[in-house]
Amino acid sequence: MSRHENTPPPGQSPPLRSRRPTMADVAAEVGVSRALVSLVFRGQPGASPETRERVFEAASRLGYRPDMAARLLARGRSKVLGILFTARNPYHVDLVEAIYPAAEELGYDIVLSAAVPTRDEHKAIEALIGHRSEALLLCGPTIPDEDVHDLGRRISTVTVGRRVAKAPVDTVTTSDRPGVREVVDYLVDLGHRHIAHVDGGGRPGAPERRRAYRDAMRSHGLGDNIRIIRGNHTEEAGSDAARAMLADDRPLPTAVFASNDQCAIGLLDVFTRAGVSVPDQISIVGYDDSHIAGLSHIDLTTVRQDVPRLAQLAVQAADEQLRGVREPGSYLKLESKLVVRGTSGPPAAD
Amino acid sequence: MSRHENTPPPGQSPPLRSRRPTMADVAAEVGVSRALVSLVFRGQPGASPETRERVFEAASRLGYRPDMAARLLARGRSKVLGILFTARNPYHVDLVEAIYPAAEELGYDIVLSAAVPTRDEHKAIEALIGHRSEALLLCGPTIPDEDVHDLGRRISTVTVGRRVAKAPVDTVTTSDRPGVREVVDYLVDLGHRHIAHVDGGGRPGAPERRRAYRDAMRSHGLGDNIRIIRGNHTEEAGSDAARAMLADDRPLPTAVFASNDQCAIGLLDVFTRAGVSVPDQISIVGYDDSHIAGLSHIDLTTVRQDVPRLAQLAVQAADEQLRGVREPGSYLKLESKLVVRGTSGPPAAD
DNA sequence: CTGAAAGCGCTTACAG
DNA sequence: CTGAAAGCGCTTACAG
Repeated sequence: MSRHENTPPPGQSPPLRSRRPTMADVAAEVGVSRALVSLVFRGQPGASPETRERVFEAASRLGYRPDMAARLLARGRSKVLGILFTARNPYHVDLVEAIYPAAEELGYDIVLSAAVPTRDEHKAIEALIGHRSEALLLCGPTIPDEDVHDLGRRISTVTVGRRVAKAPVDTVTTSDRPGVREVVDYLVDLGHRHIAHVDGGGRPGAPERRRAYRDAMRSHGLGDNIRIIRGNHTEEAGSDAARAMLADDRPLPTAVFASNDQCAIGLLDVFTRAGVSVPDQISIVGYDDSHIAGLSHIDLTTVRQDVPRLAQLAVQAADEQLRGVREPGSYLKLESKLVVRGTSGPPAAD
Repeated sequence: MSRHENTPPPGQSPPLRSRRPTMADVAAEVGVSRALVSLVFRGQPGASPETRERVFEAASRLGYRPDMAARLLARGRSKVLGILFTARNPYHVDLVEAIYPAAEELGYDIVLSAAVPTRDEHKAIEALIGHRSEALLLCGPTIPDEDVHDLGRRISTVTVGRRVAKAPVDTVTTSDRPGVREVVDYLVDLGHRHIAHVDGGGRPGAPERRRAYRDAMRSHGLGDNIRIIRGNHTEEAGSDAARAMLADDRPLPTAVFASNDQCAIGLLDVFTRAGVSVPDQISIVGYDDSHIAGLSHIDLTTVRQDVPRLAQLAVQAADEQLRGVREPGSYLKLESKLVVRGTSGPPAAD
């Protein structure tokens, strides 16, 4: 197996890239049964503390790691959660970071699959299933509704931030409406009247935020000032929107609410470089409070989604589906919270 | 297994979340042997085109996916490459994106493991080994040299962008010296004399780039103008450095070379917001040409690493180690290329 | 605690 | 192409 197999090890142990040690090797080393080693590694009762210690010691000396493929195959439940995320999306990265501890808490392993430009969500999902995921956690998936439906029929599935009505999947998300309302209220309180929105097109959450923006503007009697610029959830969309506003005949709005943080950062950059001072001449508000929003030089006012809690609820929902305690289809909405930072302030007096 | 097992399926096939179909189910459906199905799924010769077609058709109808755990266990070689990367690093994300096709080319599967704040590189690496990785591809790992050494003794390992002398691992990276030299030459040609460097501390590549900066400055007779600000590979480090320079008694340099793109972006943001115009008052140059550098609103002058080629060579090196065609320890250095964009220009005439 | 056994879903090699 | 068999490295259940 190893190219070094016929080269005698140079006196140390473990030998250089020797055959991967198995449970049997550890058992032999300690002088116990394989079953006992298995039990120790699974943290089951039945072994004395001293034996446990000796098993772990021998294992680390031999460089033994339980073989997941064998473990997964042998045990009835794989206890693997497959996570789909978009590698370039900082908010997804935050979710992934939060899912690790949440999954560990309930005894699940995690398998990641990244959707990247050359590898679409379908391929990424199939890879997760191939790796024995018992349930799928999809971070803001963009596959069509009917595919979410089919997936839910096939495997326990939880979507984060994307709701597909009547699909047999659980959904955890953040209530868009109150968060957006809070943004608009806040800006109006500061004195803004011309508040534009760069939307997220058809991305998860975007239609809801767009509608909520419209309604909030109307409720303040600002229906005539509604201004929606088509966008998506990338920095590029934000910068395009900013350039479009700068080129527009109409005066700039005094505030722009972006559909997510990345889009907001694109806006921020283009305005700042064009000499439009933020927040003095224009306020910018994002959505997500992903880790980049809080960086000191970005310092973006944004709507915080409770990522640790979303992650925890998503894992919990998957676990409940797997344990069969209820039918899939639950829909959990968390509260958001406006985080005021340096990119927003009162409009310039004119 | 499934909570729906005793609920009769509502007339469709496949039944709702039924037992995961196995190769035997597909074989039975088509009326062939399991061995034949196995053969078809592995793309081996020995089945007629019509049979292949029928197998695939039945498989997709049943929702069958080969079980990786079983496959990995059964075949002598797992043909799995484990990738360690830092989820928050855009350059790492680029590498991951490039590794997928490179691995597929040579018939390898990919398992990802993200180093995140709550899950260090050691844990991430152990997870990769547990998932049967035959070889490890480590993107800019920050674990100590001796750990890289030990890892190389234990399993075929390739580091990308990080060289550990004498460790039994292959390394693919970009030559730092010529790239840095090109940056300094370019800036000096533009007329810059006060070129500062925000370094990457001890991060992979950083010491080399720092030395190369020093040497390049000296070779232009600008040894007295060497100015190094301690940093790392994050936006935060760049913004801290920019604030430090703004607060400094000395005049601002006319150009800053950052240790990577993220750091450059931090610099860019703080200078721009402080009203220091880029590139009119200060030029900024990054390193990596990660996907964010090319975003229209960032438009960062930077040193391009040939990511697709790095990925390809890394996968190739892993494959060579696994096939035993040579001893580990190879060290491949690629050429870089200066990409001039909008953040650099001649210094202000004064 | 041990020890023998079955089984997870594949791959592989082989005789036909 | 088939069919029977062995084996990958575990887990699980069981008799002792």
